[in-house]
Amino acid sequence: MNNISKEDYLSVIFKFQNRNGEIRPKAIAQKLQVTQAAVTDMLKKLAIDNYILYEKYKCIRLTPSGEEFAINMVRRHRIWEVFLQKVVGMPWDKVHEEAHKLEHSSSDDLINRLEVLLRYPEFDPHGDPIPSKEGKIPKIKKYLPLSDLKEGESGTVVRVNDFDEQFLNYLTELGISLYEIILVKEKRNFDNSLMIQIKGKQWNISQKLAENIFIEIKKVKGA
Amino acid sequence: MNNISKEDYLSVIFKFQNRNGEIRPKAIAQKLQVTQAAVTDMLKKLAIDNYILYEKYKCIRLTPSGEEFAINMVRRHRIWEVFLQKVVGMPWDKVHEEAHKLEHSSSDDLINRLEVLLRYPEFDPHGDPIPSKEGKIPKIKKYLPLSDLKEGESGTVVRVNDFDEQFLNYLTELGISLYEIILVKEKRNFDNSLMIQIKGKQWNISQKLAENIFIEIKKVKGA
DNA sequence: TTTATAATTTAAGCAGACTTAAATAAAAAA
DNA sequence: TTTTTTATTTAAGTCTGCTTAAATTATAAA
Ligand SMILES: [Mn+2]
Ligand SMILES: [Mn+2]
Ligand SMILES: [Mn+2]
Ligand SMILES: [Mn+2]
Repeated sequence: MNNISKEDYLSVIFKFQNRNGEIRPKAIAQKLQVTQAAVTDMLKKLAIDNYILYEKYKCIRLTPSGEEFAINMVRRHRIWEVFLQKVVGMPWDKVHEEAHKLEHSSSDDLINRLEVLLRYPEFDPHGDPIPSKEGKIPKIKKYLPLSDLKEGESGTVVRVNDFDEQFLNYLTELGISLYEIILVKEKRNFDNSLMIQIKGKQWNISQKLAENIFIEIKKVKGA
Repeated sequence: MNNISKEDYLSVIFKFQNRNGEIRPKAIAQKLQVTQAAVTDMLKKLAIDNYILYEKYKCIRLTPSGEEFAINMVRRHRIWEVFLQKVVGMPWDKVHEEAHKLEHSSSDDLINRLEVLLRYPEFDPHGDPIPSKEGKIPKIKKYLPLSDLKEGESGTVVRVNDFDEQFLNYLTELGISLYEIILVKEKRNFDNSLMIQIKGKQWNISQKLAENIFIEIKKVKGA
């Protein structure tokens, strides 16, 4: 297989399946910015190629070969992201888009060489795990969206969603990056907005924002 | 413009135009491994986009905008090649193919960052000059194909053709790399094959091979 | 100059990844 | 359960970059 579109469809299916357990055509369409009709079309082709199991109106599932393929794409993407941040010095809000192009245009040999150069990184700049050459995915500690924390709870940022450049840029302004500690000072019930403390400074953030930041909780004083 | 094929056509036109002064559809077709009909087709599109001047049966010429575009593609390609060799440690016979994919999938920002990382290299691993961001192409000293040297002449390898992996691999076996010195010990008239000396060792090479190695001559003893 | 060969272009058509509009099935609301 | 809304699929068609086969022009040979 030789095809950027198919690679993207499979990556998206894999990621959804992994996080939400299932995936529907509408979600794929939204993520890839195509019409739902285009998705139906491609699903049929992926089924013929034996990358997915697909019965119309029923759910979509990767076959072992589809999963292997998708994991490799995710691996490529995330290794490029680490490379772009660590070696090239690109900021974390730019690496996703760039990696999304590069992931389709490199040999496995190059990816493996980059992995060595980077000393086998386990996580990408946004905290997502990097599958090994053999397809093993590093285990992550349990985490919650920041929006689920209660007043007085605190924890470490272990992952952020990586798909919105503006969002990541804003996080940087707030001083939020991986492995920083965040404390929830206040939580307002009427809109679920939060007052958080990070590096001694306090900020008000919306629920929407908090839903895209993931925290490994440490219960602390007075919880 | 957003298109791998068009990028390749423009690169090829530029390179031919630069080396041979002119370019014909047949040569493009051979280089890109497509039919001549496909070339005619694309030439029309490139003319509409104002990248080339094209009248049928007459010669093909890049417009200023086409030239600018092509130079940028060549720049991308060659910066990737240097990167792959110097940073990733990929052998020189592998970098061309890999760079050929990457060149279509990176932002100008990434290319510029790589250039800085590599400290503004002027030549790629095969001795081809790397255009600057502004489109300036480093001047190369005059060189000749090794096949043009006469018995007793010697010189430095300053460029090799980069498009055949096997060829480059074989050069490596012979110990031929950039900046090595080659001496022509014998030249046989009937087939123009050469006996050359490099690093103290002697080898017989065909005319074909010698035509793809480029030498900056130093006239030495008894010339 | 005429004839043969080679290069180039035109014509018709295909495959992939899309689109819009219409039809159908599933899910949610009444 | 019936109705309404939403999700999904089908149908028909577009656009791009190719293909093969046939026609045309240019070049080389006689
Ligand atoms: Mn990413
Ligand atoms: Mn990421
Ligand atoms: Mn090259
Ligand atoms: Mn090169």
